[in-house]
Amino acid sequence: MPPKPKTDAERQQLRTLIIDAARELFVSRGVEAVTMREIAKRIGYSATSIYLYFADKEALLRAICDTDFLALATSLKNILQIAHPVERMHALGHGYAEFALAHPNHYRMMFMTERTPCDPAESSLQQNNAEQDAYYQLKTVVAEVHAAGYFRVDLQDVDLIAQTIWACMHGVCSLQINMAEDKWVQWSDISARLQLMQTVMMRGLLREDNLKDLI
Amino acid sequence: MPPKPKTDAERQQLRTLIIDAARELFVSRGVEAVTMREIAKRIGYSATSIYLYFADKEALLRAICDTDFLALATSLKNILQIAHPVERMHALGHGYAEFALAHPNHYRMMFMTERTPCDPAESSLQQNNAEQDAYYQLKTVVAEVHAAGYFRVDLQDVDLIAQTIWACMHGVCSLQINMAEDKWVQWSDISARLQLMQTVMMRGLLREDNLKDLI
DNA sequence: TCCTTTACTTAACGATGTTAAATTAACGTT
DNA sequence: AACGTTAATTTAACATCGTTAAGTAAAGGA
Repeated sequence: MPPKPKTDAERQQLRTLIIDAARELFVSRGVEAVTMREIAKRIGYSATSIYLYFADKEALLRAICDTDFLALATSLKNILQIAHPVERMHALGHGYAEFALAHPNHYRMMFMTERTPCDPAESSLQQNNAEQDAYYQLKTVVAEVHAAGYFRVDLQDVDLIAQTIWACMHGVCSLQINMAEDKWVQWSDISARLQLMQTVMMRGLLREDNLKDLI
Repeated sequence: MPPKPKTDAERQQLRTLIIDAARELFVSRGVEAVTMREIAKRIGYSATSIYLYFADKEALLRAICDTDFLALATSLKNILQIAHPVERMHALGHGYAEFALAHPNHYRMMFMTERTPCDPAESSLQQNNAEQDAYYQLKTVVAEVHAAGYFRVDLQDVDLIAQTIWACMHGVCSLQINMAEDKWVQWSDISARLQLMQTVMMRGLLREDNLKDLI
């Protein structure tokens, strides 16, 4: 039934209806395996209707990722209230991995799928907003640990440190998501791999005299 | 021109002709973007001929990955002759990253693309062969470093250590390959990220009294 | 000479992302 | 109150994809 006028709010509502249906399908069966027709059927519209709200499948994926980036930042928000900066940094890594492993297909969409690079100018999220930008959360915590003098003296580049921490956690999570079923490798428990990575990372980054108290 | 008899050698030759053509295309434009018809045209056959040599696109991809896994192991082979085990381990990480960043699309195919898990029984490569199995190379070196007593005393599980080292290097490389163009993050130089990761990793894994000599 | 087998090609199928052409209903104007 | 305009949606259609079925041509054996 195609009637006529649609307020901005109604348009937005249908937009998020599409996003939610698409995410659910993408997440349960992978982006490539899900068809536009299927997404549409799920919400009782025809496939072409989706193109009235998103330019193409890629744009839809982008919009979904945006809401997932927000979900990640939201799920990490509480951790930022931990008092001790080093503990905070440790917990942030743990929370990140928890999100990745609890939502592997979200994570795959966000960080492992080839897609046109994300431009902050076109995103619905605010960069450098502690409520919305998980990378900013990490960078902030790293800066605080640095300011409190916990890092080894030769570590001074906050961005570089943050990106290395990210790479540590991403390495464990993405290998787990993509290769855990691979029979070539006799995988250790994922929790043991995560814990060792955190230990190695902390030992590698922090001054020795802090370590015994903190880990 | 469809004549008749084809020796085993000739069949094998055409097989590798397909593999080479497919790899070149996959690597230059990504697996999903390349069509079977295009691969076939490249070698002057019709698309359906490929199916006489490979069950489907996935099987072709698998065969390509096999030869790339061999290429990785081969490119790391010389490193194993470095005398000092810790240096050897360090160089292996560096060589791994060098391979990943020199052949990003190979690397993506091998370790970042969703595919049915690799079963050693069906692979053309020999598991636990130092000439063919890069993971075995890593595990061996880790075992040697462990045997020589360089690891911190609480690190005793060789597989777990090897998988953590792999995750460290994979984290840097895969983030670089998938996210380097992303404008959300102000990326540091990849060489700086790699070097810091190696330093953090070594400091995190090795006993303190070895560090000053080795890094 | 003919018939089988082999290597390959052409035709065709169902499905996909996407676009162009209807269709349907509400609104503003007269 | 009738009507044309416009917006929301659908149906048809296109080009292309991976893949399968059906055909074709040539070499070898009888």
